[in-house]
Parts: sequence; structure tokens; C-alpha cells
Amino acid sequence: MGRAPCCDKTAVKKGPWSPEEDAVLKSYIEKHGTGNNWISLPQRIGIKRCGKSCRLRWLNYLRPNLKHGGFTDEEDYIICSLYITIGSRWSIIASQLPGRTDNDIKNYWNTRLKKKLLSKQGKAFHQQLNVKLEHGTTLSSRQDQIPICHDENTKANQTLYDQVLVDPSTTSFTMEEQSMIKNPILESFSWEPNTVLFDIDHHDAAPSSYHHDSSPSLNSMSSSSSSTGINSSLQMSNYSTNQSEQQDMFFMTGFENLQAELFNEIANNDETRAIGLHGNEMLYNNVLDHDISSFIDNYPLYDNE
DNA sequence: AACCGACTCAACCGCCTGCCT
DNA sequence: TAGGCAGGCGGTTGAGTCGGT
Repeated sequence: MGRAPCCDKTAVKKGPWSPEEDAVLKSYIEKHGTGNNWISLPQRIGIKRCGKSCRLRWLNYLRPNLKHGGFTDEEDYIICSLYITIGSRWSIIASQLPGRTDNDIKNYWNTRLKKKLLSKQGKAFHQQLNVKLEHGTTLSSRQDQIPICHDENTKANQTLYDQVLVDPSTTSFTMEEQSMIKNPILESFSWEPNTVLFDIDHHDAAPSSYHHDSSPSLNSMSSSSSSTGINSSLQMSNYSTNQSEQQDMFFMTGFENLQAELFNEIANNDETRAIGLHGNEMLYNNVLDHDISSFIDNYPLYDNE
């Protein structure tokens, strides 16, 4: 049995808002505020809408100083960079883009930005698959190999950034495949190796991507913020002051997020299936998961203490 | 001009979290 | 401390629009 609905679904209007409804809601909130109770607000103002629907309409469309469409290159960069760092935390990403809503950013990412990036990566990946076919190998032929470089001497001299490109003899991805995933990230987002991204206030010592139950939040960009709410060379704070570790986290989380998306796309692509993956997307995704989880297990960057 | 598939984005759904009693 | 409730959030849907044939 599910939870009780927040309102009587049969008694409320659904679908697009009329200009009259917009006017009533906007006028009331501008004069009286929400009264800290969205659920009762529709009754107070006399419209047949669910309170949640009112809240969404206000936040995503009616409230002042909202921008719609026309994302700038700088906003693209911020969205992509934040997505790589923290994933689909749209409300946090939106908090760094004044005038943008989480819904807008989510739509923009899902319909445009992601495609732009994935098409870039996909092209490179297809090229590589063709090369592999010419040489008589396929990706799936290496499915049982254990990833991760185990050479302790090598490991000691590498940052995680380098380790993301691990020894092909011990990983299920070739160096070229790994580069093709990582490099477009750098090209697409104008990443400069010495640039440190984002002011993230972590409640614990570890990046959230390694411990999914933690809940980092972005600072409000107070002292170091530019007018857009984000600085081009922001400092990562609290859990680490070591720049190579910061880069490590950036690449590991970005690598994880985008690898997962890329390979899902590729695994579901008929053309790719036809030339090498034999429709075995589950197998391929399992290899990917194994790569990443083994990698994280073998190279913990931060102590939980 | 009509059809159709792709794309966009506003809106909804349902789960999770935190506050209040 | 537990339960109920509202707010907040991310994922998903579907109507409207656009562009190609």
C-alpha cells in the first residue's frame, strides 16, 4: 500500500496552467508569500490545483528573475563540470546558476548537453571498435580479465588521474579506449589540469561518489564568487588541500559518471551491437561496474576517519 | 498540404528527508 | 521516540512544436 496522496487527485485540475491561474498565484504570493504551507495555498487563493503543483509552477515559472533557454557557454561549462563532479544533483547545480531552475537544467542536460558529449565520445569509440575489428579482436573477448594495475611501485608514483588510465594488461579497457572516454571530457569542458573546480562543503572526509550515503552541498559561493555565482578557479575545500587528490576526485567521479552513461548508450546502440558487442549489454555493463568498484576498492583516496 | 518521427520542456509522480507534535 | 505530514527532489511522461519527406 502506497502513501496517501497529498490532495484529492480527482478534485484538482491537471495539465498546463492558464494565464488566469498564473496571475492569481503570482499576485497572491507576491503580496502574502506562501505562508509556509503549499498544501493549503490553493484553497486560500481559490484555485483547483494541488499544492505541489502550485509550488512547482511558482518555482519553475512564475517567480521573479528567472531565465529561460539561451544557456551561455559559461553556463554549459558550469553544468557539465558540476555534473561530472557531483552527478545529477540538479538542485545543487541550479543553486550555482542564478535564474535557472533545477528543472530547466535537467531538461537542458538530458536533451542537449549530454547528447553533445556522448556523440563526441561515441564517434571516437566507434572508430576504435572498427580498428579492433580490423585486428580481429573485440571488447567482449576480454570480459574475464581483472582490471586495475597491481604494481605497487608504479602506483606509488601515480596520481589517480594517471591511474585512471591503467595498464591494459590488467584492465578490460585498452589505453586507447580509456583515453577516448577521458579526453573528450577535457576537450568539451576546457579543463585545464591545474584548475581546481568548485567550492564543495563536505560533511565528511570523503567525496560523495565513493560513499553514496553522504550528502555534500555546495557553498553559497560567498567570498570568492564572481557575478555568475561561480569562480573560474574555485578552490576545493575542507576534505583535501592536495591538488593532485582534487584532480583525482574530479577525474574519478567524472570518469565513473560518464563511462556509465556512455556505455549504456553504446550498449543500446544497434550499430555498436552489430559490430562487436553481440547485444550483451548486461555483461558489458557488469564489466564496467567491476572495473570501477575494483578500482575504488584498490585505491582508496580518503580515510573515513 | 499532409504525414510522421524527433525533439523540447512543462508538469506530474512517487520516494526521501526533516520537522513538528 | 514514533508517526504523520509537507517540502524537496530526481526521474519520467506526454502534449505541443518543428523539420524532413
